[in-house]
Amino acid sequence: MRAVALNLFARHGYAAVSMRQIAGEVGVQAGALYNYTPDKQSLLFDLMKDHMDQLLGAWSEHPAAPNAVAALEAFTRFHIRFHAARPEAVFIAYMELRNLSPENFLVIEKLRQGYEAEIETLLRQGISEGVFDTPDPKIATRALIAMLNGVNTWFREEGRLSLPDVEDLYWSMVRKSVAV
Amino acid sequence: MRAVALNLFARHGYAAVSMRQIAGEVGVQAGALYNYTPDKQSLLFDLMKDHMDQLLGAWSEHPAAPNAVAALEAFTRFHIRFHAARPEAVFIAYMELRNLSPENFLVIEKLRQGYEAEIETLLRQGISEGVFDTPDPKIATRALIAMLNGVNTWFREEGRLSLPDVEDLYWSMVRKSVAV
DNA sequence: GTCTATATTACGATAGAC
DNA sequence: GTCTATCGTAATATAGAC
Repeated sequence: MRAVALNLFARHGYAAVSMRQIAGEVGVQAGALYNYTPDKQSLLFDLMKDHMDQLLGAWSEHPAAPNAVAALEAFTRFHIRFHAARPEAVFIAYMELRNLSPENFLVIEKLRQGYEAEIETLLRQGISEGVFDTPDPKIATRALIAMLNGVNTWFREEGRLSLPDVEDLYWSMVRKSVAV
Repeated sequence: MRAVALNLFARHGYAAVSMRQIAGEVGVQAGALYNYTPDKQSLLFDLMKDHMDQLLGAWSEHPAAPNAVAALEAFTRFHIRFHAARPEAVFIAYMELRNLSPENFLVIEKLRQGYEAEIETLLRQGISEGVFDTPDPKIATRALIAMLNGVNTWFREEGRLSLPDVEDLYWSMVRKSVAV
């Protein structure tokens, strides 16, 4: 059910997908879904929460880098790979925030801010090492994440560029954009 | 009606907003709206089409720059200012693409590609002038636009940074990211 | 645990009076 | 040009049989 919901929410949007549609693709009647989720809102929240937990978990398990440049490169490649591997979850995580209840939104938003804070710390380390030059690390972090998130709007497995190609192209731009 | 629809679609999403809601905020009954639009889909399409026409029109009226660096700076500042001035239309233009009918989607997508093509041309000019170094201008264009679009996710008029501040920060990153 | 059936509410769109 | 009223449909969620 969750896999089906993820796919349908990503393709048509949370509000445009009915419990009947999800049930139809799962192969059961709509009523049966309520054995697995108390309501449609919880289904959306669980999908987004899981995604953010996996993102933060995967990044926290990443090996430490010897210096800020290496750390930023590791982040760039990690972020691209992680997001390219789960385009549907990413799409939902950024597009369906406004369909979360206020309480649920706060939970997800806090997780997102946590991720952002890690990258900001990384930029600040590079500044103190003297290898990065960016006057506002908070804004620079958001700019970089937005740039990297953009990959998912066009990247296709079967396209002209391989994922390592994409990583190289973006790392080149990321590196230069905050360079001294 | 269109102003109200723009606001409600941006806040709650096209699928989650009813004609009754729009009518309520306009101050009429739902039936009266159909004197101004044949249906809800046309209402969405017209909002998005107008936005794209205004974007392309405003950029085409922009004075020519003496060289590629000046042109890229002009684009960066134009894009940020234009988008910051109409956050609701921008939000809809990027979030409601999947709620367009297939024919309507093609129209909007073609306009979007036209905008992208102009920026790509600009990057290619800088490469031939020897002032830009980016191995894949198409991807670099998308990366830059994604980065600049990100401004709208956090910028607030009353915030810590003024719009000229934001322009300066982003222009610094854009410039360096494609520099030789 | 899934089914059928249904309660309740809301949707987009239209008809016809004024 | 807006209103009230309504058609036909579909939504979320629940109840109770099996």
